[in-house]
Amino acid sequence: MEELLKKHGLKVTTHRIEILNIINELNLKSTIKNIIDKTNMDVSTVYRTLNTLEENNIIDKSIINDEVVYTIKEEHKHYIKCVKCNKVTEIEDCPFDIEDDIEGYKIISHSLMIDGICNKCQK
Amino acid sequence: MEELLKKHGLKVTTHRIEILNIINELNLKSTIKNIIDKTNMDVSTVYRTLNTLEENNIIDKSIINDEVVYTIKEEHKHYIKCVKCNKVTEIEDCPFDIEDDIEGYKIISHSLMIDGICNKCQK
DNA sequence: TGTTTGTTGCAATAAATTTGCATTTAGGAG
DNA sequence: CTCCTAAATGCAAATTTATTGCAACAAACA
Repeated sequence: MEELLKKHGLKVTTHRIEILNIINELNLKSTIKNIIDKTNMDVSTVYRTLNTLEENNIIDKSIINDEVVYTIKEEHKHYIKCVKCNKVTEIEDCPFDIEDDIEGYKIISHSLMIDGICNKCQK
Repeated sequence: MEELLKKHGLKVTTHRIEILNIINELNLKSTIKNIIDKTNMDVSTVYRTLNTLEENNIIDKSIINDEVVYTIKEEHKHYIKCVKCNKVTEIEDCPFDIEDDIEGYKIISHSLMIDGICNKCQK
């Protein structure tokens, strides 16, 4: 985590490391609420830290199961979600047919959320 | 829009139709703020209506440019966003290699957000 | 039309997020 | 290692967003 911060030219503070660790640990459950619950730092610091990390492209903000969730922006990851039971699974192989560019854009990264019905719920 | 509501077994009210039309019109700019600005109905009604529409799978909630945005859940659409100027463009051809199922899930739909650098910003 | 059930406005609450400022800390210079 | 400066943090307060209860109202259907 320290490296991650340095790489992006941010000061390495205990709070930033702590938040990154929490996000890493909570994984897909990294809502603001859960992050705040996990730490002792001031609420405003949590907000400010998350904003800073997001502005510097270290973390990503997205919506999973109707909640805003933060994730560490590593290699791209994709998820599939069951519309019945709301279970979310990470997908191993990227089903995205990567091209060099689309609509004139040079592609950097992408995120994907797939809706489906899981094994259990199909029965 | 009326059909859309009926299809999902919801009562057809003027407000629901109005909100759907606004979302359709604002397109990728359908933040709560913008929706509220566009209408005269009470704020609480806007929230309640959006929740109802979302619960009934008529609209989708996602994050675009760091803001929560509502979109009508039609045929799937994909967007690419320039990380420099934040321009968002709709992608014509779906680059998603659809398979019948992934990880045991039966696929229903998917959404995709791609980051890239647009034409202009590449210069 | 009349009836029933779900929707809406309004006002009040509650929850989430931001801000200003004093204090502390990280990280480079000496 | 110590000092210095800019940036990060805590705290309290303000602001913004979102939710709730209840009475009035509108949609659906006989």
